[in-house]
Amino acid sequence: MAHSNSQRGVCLPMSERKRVTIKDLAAEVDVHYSTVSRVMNPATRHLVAEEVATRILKLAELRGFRPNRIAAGLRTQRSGLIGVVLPDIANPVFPPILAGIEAVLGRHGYVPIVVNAGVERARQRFVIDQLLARQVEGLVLATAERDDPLLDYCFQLGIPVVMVNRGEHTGRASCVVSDSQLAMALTVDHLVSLGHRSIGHIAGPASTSTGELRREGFMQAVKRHRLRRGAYAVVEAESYTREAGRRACAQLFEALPGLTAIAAGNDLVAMGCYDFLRERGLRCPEDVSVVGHNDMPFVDALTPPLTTIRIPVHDMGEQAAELLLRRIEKPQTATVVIELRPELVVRGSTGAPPGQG
Amino acid sequence: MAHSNSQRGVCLPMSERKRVTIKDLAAEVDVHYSTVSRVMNPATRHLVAEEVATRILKLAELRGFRPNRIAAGLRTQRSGLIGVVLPDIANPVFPPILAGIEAVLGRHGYVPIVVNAGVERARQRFVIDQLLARQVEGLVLATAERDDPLLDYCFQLGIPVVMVNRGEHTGRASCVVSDSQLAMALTVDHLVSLGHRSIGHIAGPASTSTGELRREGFMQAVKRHRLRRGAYAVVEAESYTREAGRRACAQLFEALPGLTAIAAGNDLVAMGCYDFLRERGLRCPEDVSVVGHNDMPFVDALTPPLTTIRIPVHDMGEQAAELLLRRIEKPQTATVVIELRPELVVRGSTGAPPGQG
DNA sequence: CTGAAAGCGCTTACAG
DNA sequence: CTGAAAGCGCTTACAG
Repeated sequence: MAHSNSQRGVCLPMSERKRVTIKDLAAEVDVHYSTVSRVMNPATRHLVAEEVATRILKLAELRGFRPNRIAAGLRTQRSGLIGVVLPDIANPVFPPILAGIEAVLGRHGYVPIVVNAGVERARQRFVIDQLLARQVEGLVLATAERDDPLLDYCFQLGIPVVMVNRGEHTGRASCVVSDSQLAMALTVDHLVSLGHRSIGHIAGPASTSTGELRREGFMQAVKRHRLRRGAYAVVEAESYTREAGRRACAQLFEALPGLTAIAAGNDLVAMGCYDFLRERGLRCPEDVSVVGHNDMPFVDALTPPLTTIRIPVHDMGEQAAELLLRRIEKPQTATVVIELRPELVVRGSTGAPPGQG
Repeated sequence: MAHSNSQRGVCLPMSERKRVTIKDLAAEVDVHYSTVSRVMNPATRHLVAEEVATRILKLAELRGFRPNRIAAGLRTQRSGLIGVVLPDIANPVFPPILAGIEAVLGRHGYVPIVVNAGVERARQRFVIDQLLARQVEGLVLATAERDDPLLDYCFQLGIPVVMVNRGEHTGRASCVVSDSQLAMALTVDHLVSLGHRSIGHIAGPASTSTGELRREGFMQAVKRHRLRRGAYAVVEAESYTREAGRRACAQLFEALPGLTAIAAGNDLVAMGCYDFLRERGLRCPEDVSVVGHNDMPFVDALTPPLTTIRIPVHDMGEQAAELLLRRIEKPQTATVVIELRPELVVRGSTGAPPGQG
């Protein structure tokens, strides 16, 4: 029954045609299949007579031969697969990072397996196990929180790991991040130069490296400018979301009633600030200036267009992939932290403080 | 030299520890490795004595054994890999689709390989070849244009394919799309009910199924409402981008000077309309109403918040993955077109036409 | 219930 | 320059 339509002589639909293998080719050219294998690999091609090689290559082309990378990988112990673990692909920061990763990987003959790991521990482990069962040669983690147990799990398993976007401080893995300290310096400098003297910061969750580092950066900048206590305040958003930003913004106004400028932990948080200001009937930037972080797509189309920090997301992906590949080649390579240079993009959400225009 | 740090007795870093295989386990429990194999597979586990099975399972746990899916796949001819081909991961429509795909795949023990195929023919073929070399069992294509040669290539190769977001009309592949006709009916009905009698449509590129179908849907809706010729117009945007939308919007005003409402091909195009209206000093929605399509993230934060069509992106991904999986199981399954139900989300960019408020 | 064997599609020393 | 063989880590008829 199952074979009712595969009688001899009937042309099978392509989907049922057997994939062609080196053995098929070898039989047809009448050489041993190891010779075919040598020809298919550019690095060993020179080992076989040119005439034979061209004959094989031509036939391979004709038959649409495609070497089975998976079989090769089994033999060579290299799958050519890299796992990319994201907390949430729908977060607009990740797609460009992923694009950067994929670009570099492709150039080196690798291919990414992308998974959404979410936030639950159990799911994260499951996903990593899936990846490992597929023999991924390394992992790019964009999920990591400070002291992330997932990281411990990876190290325990002995798989090469690099972190992107968020960092970690134990030095066990290389990280590619944007320079948060510089970013916050740019932000605060900009605000101060506009005349602001009462500035609040809505920090991201302290469990993330970005949350912590941006907060530190803010504090340093504020001290460098000798803002006195009472001229600045920091509150923490529960998460990097618009809604958490809105709530944190409310708290910030309680902590620092006279504030004229807000450095938001990221653009989503900044959007939450917009929401809050609108509710309160406060105008941006006339009453309160807002600076975001990330330069997400389309924040230039908000009203007002958001002044924010642009982080080189695509680059981050590329660098992370390169670091990982290097580490796979040479496992002894020292871990490094690559800090990429962010830049301030001034748009319409920042201006002089009220009464100073 | 290369082995200088792997002398006997020295504890190797984890990363150099050999992966444990069924043979290792078998040797330790003193059974044949085929027995271990049977135990590891839930479907054949009942074939072995319970006592033996538990002993093996326990050891596997202890040694952190993870069956090599790739080796298994080589033997069973099933890689458990699905290729997902996107035109551009950075386009906000795709991440949720991808999330939907991945969710279903994961539930069935599959894992996605995601690639950005871009728009160049050569790159697209290269990318598909890469995927095929990895023995992907099927492909989800989100790239497809009408009469896409890439599709021909896939069929020629005989690989199961399903299309998502964009469709194709030859019936060779199943498609999962949003119902464009309904979407445009909702859009035009909404506009007409607000009192608009002069409505323009900025169509997406005719080379995409969405561009063509939405245009047709617009025409049908307009005729159903018996709008006379001269009361509507259609222009085509060169691409689904903000800038192309801005240019097309300018053309639209030339084609239909008295227009009071625009049905944009998608949200990016709608943003281009916002840009154009602002340039011209026209207010939205007081002077001109605008409806988008897709309900991209954060279009609710634009000024005015964009009235648009929400398409069930996550669902589309899920359905596409399910269809593909079904087709892989039963290649003879008829191809289907699944049209998902979009809905109108009314926000601030639509209102009564001027002089009728 | 368990073992022994063949084989998935490759790569790569080892001979010749 | 080419062939023959072993083996990567599994699965699965086939015996017993």
